[in-house]
Amino acid sequence: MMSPLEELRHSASHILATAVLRLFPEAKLDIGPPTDTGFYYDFDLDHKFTADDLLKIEAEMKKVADENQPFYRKEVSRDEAVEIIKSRGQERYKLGRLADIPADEKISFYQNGEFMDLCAGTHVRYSSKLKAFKLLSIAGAYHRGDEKNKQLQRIYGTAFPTKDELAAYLVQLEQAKLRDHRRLGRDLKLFHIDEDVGQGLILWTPNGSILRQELQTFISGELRKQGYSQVFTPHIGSLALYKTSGHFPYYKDSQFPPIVEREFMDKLIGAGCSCAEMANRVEAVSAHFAAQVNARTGAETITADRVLPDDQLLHGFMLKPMNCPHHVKIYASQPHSYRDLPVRLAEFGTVYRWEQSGELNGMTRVRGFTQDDAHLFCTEEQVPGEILKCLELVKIILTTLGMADYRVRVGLRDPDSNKYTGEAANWDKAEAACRDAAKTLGVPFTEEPGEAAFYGPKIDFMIRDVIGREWQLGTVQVDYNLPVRFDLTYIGADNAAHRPVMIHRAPFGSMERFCGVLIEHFGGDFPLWLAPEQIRLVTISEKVDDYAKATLDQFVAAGLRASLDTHSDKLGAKIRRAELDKIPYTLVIGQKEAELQSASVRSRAKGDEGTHPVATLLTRFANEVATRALPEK
RNA sequence: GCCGGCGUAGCUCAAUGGUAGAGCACCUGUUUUGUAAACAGGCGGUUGCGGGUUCGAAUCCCAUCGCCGGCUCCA
Repeated sequence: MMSPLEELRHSASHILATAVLRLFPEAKLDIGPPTDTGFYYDFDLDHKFTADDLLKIEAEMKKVADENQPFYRKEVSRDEAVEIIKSRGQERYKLGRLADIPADEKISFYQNGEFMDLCAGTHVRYSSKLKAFKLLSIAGAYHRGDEKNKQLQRIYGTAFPTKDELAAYLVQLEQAKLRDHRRLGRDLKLFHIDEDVGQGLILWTPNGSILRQELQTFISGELRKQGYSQVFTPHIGSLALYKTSGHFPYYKDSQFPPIVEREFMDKLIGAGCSCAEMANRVEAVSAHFAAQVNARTGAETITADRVLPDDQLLHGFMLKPMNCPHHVKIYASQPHSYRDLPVRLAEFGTVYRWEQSGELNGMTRVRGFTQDDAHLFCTEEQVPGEILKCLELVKIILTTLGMADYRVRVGLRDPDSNKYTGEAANWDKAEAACRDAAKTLGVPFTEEPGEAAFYGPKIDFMIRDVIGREWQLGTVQVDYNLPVRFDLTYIGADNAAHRPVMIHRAPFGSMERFCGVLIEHFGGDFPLWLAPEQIRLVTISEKVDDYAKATLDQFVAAGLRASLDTHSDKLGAKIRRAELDKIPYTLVIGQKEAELQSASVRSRAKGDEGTHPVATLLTRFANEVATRALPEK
């Protein structure tokens, strides 16, 4: 059963299709369900819908609504259904949709006026229920969401029970645009993306860098408490490293192409080697290497067609698409006793991934980003406890920042797939550990089969941006694969070598995406400890410039980020500028304040708070920073 | 990558085939100001980039780059 709102929106999508068929009788229908925020319908039509068409269609929809058409349900046999679909010339997609309906389920059509659609229901009783709707956009969408299929034209719209609710939603959409991190990023000078540098590559400007630096300092403190060790690794690694890890060529489509050593490049070009040959050689490995990996994994992980003689192998580097292989090598650089475990290696590691151009989005989807990454090497028994500590870390961060609107997803194996590596028994244990840890953490979570990584289950923290798109931020992943691929060991109490388990975790996910979401979360009104400019002193007349400068020095000496506005504008103009810059505290300084060694406080949250001694303010602000207090609403 | 839309000054926008313009920002001067915009002047553009059509292109056409909304993807 649909909720009343879903029913309304679903009916709106039928009325949309009704209107489209009136205006474009040759249109072929696919499907039109309700969504969280409205509805859509997918059409196959040679004519490309324009913004103008949208207005015409919407007007036609209003007519249909005004005709007060009743919605009728009609249950039919499968043969009758085929007949109805054919008689309406809609067999292109509807017959396929009909075939999806299981044999034991009833087949129904819904009819309103001249329109009839294969549909499980349910619907409103009369089309006149549709009083408040609006068509919003046109988009391409692959039939059945498969890019191998034809791309259809999707019309999105929204509908509400009343005109007031619709109007409120549209206002909300407008307001959301004002919090968009791309807009605030420019207005508050937080970051810049430059065409000449490259798509999806973030330039952190001074203000944004303060934000990022404060977050890094914050989490670094938490990591020290939890026994992590800080490491640094380079931005590139040899191709051999990623062949061992299995990331190349398996994920080559989402990586920047390899950097091939000049010597080998010159040799190949000199020998007239073709592009295709070079590509093959970049991916190839030696027979010895293949045998080694296959022995470790106990399977034909590297197939014979990837093996070439040593002198034909190409040497080069990858821009690192993840930090794990580097961290694995740090672990492997020394022997480990079970007494040393867990080994926790942390790094703000910058990685590069070749995201499709159409997916890039401000700071939330980029091609180069810095993960607040760490890899934990532990015993099987330590896995549950370590997962829980990782989750607690994420929770501390989200709580400190007042981010409560997120969901937790436990990603499990897809029971119907065999793409996973590692033994079933380990998977069972790891999945149970993830589930238990999520329960212990005490946050609502969903278990989603098929969302695991191929190397282990994971727990993701998902959060929405201002326009409702969901992004994965923090993540904790269990990995049985890399310890095998790299033959990692530790010496157990029994004096024998054992295989450690790896946990990958990044509480923020990436600094870029996290900051993007954080900017929208606060709408640019950052808590004092994160605000790039914490305090702005504004003078009333130049007579107090000297006092203002001396006061500024006191705030700066106390470690606060303060500035002084001595422009000759009137006070109102300076206040306005400070408000637009979203400065947490504006300190007004005039003759009166200078005489009393004080400043008049205007807070972003409360407005004018009256005059206070500078000494009091220094203590107050320092305390607010130290406690990482959230902004008052 | 795919479908559609959009690129004019730092920002918001105007000019629809006939001399590229306004407000804000910025700079200079005047003003010395009490909680969200003082006044005046000035600077700023090869209209994303490259071709084409035309006597003449910001405007029409082609190509390309980028951005936006979806779709697909996301180790």
